[in-house]
Amino acid sequence: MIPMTVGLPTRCLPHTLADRRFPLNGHSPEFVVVNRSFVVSTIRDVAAQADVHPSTVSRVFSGNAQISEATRQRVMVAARALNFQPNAIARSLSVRRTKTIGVIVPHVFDGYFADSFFPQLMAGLLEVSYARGYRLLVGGCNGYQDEHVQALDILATRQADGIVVTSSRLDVDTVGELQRHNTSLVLIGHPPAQHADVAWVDADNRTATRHIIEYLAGLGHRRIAYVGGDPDSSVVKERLEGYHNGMAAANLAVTEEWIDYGYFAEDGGYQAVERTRRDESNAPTAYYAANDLMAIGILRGLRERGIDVPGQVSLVGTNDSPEAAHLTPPLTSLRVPYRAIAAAAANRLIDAIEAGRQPDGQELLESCLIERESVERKV
Amino acid sequence: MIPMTVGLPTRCLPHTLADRRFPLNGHSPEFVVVNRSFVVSTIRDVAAQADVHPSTVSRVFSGNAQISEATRQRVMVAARALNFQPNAIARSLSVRRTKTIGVIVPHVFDGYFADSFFPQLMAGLLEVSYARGYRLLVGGCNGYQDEHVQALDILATRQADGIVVTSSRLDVDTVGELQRHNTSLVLIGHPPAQHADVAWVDADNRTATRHIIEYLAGLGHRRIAYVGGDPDSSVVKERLEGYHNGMAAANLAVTEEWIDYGYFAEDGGYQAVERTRRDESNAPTAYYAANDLMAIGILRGLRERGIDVPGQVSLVGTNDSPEAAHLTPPLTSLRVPYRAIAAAAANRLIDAIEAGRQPDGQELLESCLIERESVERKV
DNA sequence: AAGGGATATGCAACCGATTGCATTAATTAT
DNA sequence: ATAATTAATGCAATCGGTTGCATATCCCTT
Repeated sequence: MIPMTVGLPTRCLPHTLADRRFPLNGHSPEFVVVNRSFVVSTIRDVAAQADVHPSTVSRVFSGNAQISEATRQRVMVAARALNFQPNAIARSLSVRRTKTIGVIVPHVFDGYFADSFFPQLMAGLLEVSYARGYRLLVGGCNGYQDEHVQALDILATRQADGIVVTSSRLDVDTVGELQRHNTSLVLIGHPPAQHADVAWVDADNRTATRHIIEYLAGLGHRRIAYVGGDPDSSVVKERLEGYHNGMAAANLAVTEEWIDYGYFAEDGGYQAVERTRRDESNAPTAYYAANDLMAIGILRGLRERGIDVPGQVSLVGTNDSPEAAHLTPPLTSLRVPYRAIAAAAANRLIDAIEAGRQPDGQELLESCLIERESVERKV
Repeated sequence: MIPMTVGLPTRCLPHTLADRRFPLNGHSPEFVVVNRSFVVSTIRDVAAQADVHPSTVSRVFSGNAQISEATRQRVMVAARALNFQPNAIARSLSVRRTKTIGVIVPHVFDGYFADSFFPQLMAGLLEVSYARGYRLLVGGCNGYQDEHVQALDILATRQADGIVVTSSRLDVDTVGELQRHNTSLVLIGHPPAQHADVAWVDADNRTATRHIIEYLAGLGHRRIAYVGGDPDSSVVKERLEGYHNGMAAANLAVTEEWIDYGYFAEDGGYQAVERTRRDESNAPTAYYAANDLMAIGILRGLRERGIDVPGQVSLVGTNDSPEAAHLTPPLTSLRVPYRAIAAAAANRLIDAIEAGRQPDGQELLESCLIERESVERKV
């Protein structure tokens, strides 16, 4: 693996530097050398130069047509001489295909970029787009409502051939709105029940969560807490179901106090500890957190109470974020295959686009547990 | 919004229409019932419905023209009835602007997504693109060579109005190639010397590194090691210069053994410890690492040797990655404002695009040191 | 040598908007 | 009331490719 040259990580607040800029003295535009620049020429220029009809040039460049070797050569020579590049926009207008797939990113949610979800998503999308000759049109959005406004806009204005949408808030009917417009979309995540027919791919959150509960139960834990994120999101609901299933399968009773929501934030996890341990004599001996950030908060809460992890209480996080391996103790975490999910979604979408039909079908991908040192058998 | 269900002269979705092109008068003769789905209509359909000329409809939608309130209303009503959305591709072809800026992402380098550089970059780019009404066209690339092939393609085929490029490998002349094509580009990172006039924005790596060395020297450290990434990358060279400057400013002698390269990898950091501590009596009492991953490796190497951080040796990382805060001890790290850099680059690019000139000017942004617990005064 | 089927190109009508210029209608000035 | 403006539209030529159909060549057969 080759390390990146540019790629130095970090986060820094936009405003930090916004006020301190150091303009260096650049050259003014007058110094720009124009004669070294390329002119843009059209298919007709080339045609004239090669003494053929524009349509012939078009055929030479679009490949799939019978062109005599002689003309092909003549056209290519002319094209090279004029530095011709076919205009993709014009082509798109004509063939009604852009070779582009759209994605909407809720860029205003800060956590969106902090998490490893976004990079993985992009990686998966990009991987297959690139391989299949597509590009990504990425648009921002400033909220759940705006998400489908933007998505719709991209599609309605024909800027992309299809779109993958990631949001699955149950209170905003993005999917319904989109479907009504008869557009090519595939969803990352589960759709709300009324749109079960939309194409989607997701992690099997329910099963994965159930397995974790069973795993903890198998280690002797009987009081297991569930700390979810935003209770309105479908992921969190699925996981909760899995939790209940797992508890039931292990024959364990569930107490209301053990179910809590940390809204995916570190502090949420911290507070969850407080709420779940009012009665220390009946407090959980294991926690499952729906992301690692909350797990970190839980860890802190536990530590403050002098509770040892994993000695006294076990802890499982989700997403296997970069920090998980470096915590004390190293955090056991559920790795969700976001990259593979995104890749599958892109493939599904492009398949449909190229077949000239609506995307369909559903796909569930398995997560896997990365075992580290935050879990221990309950004696 | 009521879905049109009956009796519209229809042009349907692209693929539906693909098999029946070239209707005689521009309208399909038959009437089709498209259940629940929206029909896509053109400016001419709206014009016909509202009994005005297509150009009038165009003017209504592009805003900046004198249209009587009466006609505007009529057009809007017709447009709504036909669910008209202007086709962005057609518009782009006509006005020669796509409202899109391109980015090329070397998606094959795994580390690219692991790092927080990429999300920060996207966040910054997206933030300003969104605010200014642009979208991002993201293309993959599978290597340094391919990067400018892709970039060039996006620009040459007019799919974007400009592009931001991130690579700054000194051995691949991306910038030169791009400049020769007279394209709108702004670089994130320093350009190689021969292209000093290209527009760019970057962190002031040299100064930041110098400050860190001075800071360590100020704490009494006299033997300070520099662990860089890929020696071929410009970032690393700048930092090295900063290191030398800092050492000189603090009146400290530099020993060859204290300068090492870990290629941005954890293991590279680990090995650097080995190489820099052959002679323990003259070994560094402080390390500066060009990313946190290497700092983690250094930490491990030191620990294996029974050397306490920060008790015996101090350590500063770079990028303030998510894991930095959670290490033991929490890592003091240089936070580089990638998000702000990307935002500045996007602004610079869009400014130029909208002014109809080439981007120019340069900008250096300050990094800031996040002090945690891996540094201590040398007694 | 004439007929027949392939091949290669040309023709021109699209794709769906934009916009300079001309024309008509509405206002204002004289 | 008429001339002079100005505001509101229509006209038609773009933007730069694509592609169904027609035509012209070519190569074989018989």
